[in-house]
Amino acid sequence: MTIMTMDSTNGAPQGGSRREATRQKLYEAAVTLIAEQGFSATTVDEIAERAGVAKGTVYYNFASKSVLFEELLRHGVGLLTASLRQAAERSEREGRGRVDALDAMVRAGLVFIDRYPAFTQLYVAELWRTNRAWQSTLLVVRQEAVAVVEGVLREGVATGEFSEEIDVPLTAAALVGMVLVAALDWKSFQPERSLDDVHAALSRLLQGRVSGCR
Amino acid sequence: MTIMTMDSTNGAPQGGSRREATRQKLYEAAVTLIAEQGFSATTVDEIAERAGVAKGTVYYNFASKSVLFEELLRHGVGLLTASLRQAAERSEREGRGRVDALDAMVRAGLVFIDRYPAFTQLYVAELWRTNRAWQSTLLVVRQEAVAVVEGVLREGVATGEFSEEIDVPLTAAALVGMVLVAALDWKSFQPERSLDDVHAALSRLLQGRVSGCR
DNA sequence: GTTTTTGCACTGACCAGTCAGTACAAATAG
DNA sequence: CTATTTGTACTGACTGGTCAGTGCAAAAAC
Repeated sequence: MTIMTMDSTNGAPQGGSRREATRQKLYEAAVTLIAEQGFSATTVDEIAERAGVAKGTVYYNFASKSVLFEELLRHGVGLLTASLRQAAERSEREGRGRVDALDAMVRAGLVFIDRYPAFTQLYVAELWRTNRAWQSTLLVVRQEAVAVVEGVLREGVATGEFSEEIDVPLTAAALVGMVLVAALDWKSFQPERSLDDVHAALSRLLQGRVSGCR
Repeated sequence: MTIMTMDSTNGAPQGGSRREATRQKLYEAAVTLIAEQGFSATTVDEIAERAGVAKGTVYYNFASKSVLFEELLRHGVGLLTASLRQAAERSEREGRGRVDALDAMVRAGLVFIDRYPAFTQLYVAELWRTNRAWQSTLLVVRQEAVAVVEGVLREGVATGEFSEEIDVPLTAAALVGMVLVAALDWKSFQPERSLDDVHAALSRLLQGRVSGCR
């Protein structure tokens, strides 16, 4: 399972492309192991073994276990926000309303989780922890993702598509949570269902077609 | 913060009430520490220290670190389901509809999380992990909680209050997720808000008053 | 010839779980 | 009433193992 494709972490040109490939293998190994067992329960030896490299290579490429993890986090959330933003923009370019944009983002979220379930698992598990080294990284990264949803909500309120009484930050968080948890449940407890199926159920909930609408 | 009150673990009479008090202290110490740091990163020494007992006492009262954790989980989720069920029943007894029952459960969920934030944090962080000893415990316990919501949804569909096209298990999971994540966000990122405030925002989302209703 | 990776032995901190022993109250015996 | 035993709850030093991170020489890779 390919976890993520590298574009650029820093301004480094290519050339050292072999290194990038090694890093990639390490990310992939780490993300599944940490998702399954948690950060502390996962050993560097395990990560190296699963990636098929020597332990020394891990430390040649990353300063420490937690630095490896932080870079993993940053990268993964980068992919998610890019995907969300793209979905919202595409919907907008096509001239649909904000409701459709929201729906497109729900779908983009599901597609992401479908492709990178381990990353999602790990993200949820670590997000609300306090007292951890990467807490600040995580906070920034969360804000970026939620901000995309907030943006669409705010625009919708401005254009009158959404009710003015909605609480933008809280509603955005709730929406993200809804998709996250529903998708994780889908993957863990009823993996046979199709993405469209899950998307349809969430759309219905989102558009208030559950409780009838008054 | 009182985490939970004991009733009976086995058929033991009272008399050994001192033991119960110690267990209680250990639960409370463990729940916050594990919520903050995760299971593996939390040491038994830390738990003992925060509880104000010697390490040996932990092992006098629990077979192992993970048994302590499992009992903690079971107890906590027991409290949550009881509270959800009670909310649904109360609403039903008062002859309100299923929409109100759902709303009452959302509120009950928020009240629970407000009272036991650490437990909720810990629960979410561990729920989707695989390959862990307490995986089965967690699964059973999750099903119990979600089942309460599913029950109300199913009744609502039967009485025609909810659309027949809703996907009961998935919608139940999404609702639970929505409340869980919104509440954790509330506690972590905007703790100054009132419960009523958060409840109102979620109610609106639940009743489709966000996207206007068509 | 420079960069990257390998393989492997090693260290030192940390930690789950153990165990011999303490404290003390309540029961039993003398 | 005093002495002894028994059971329960707890203590904290100790052990055996685990694991992040190091050091380094030699091999690939480019």
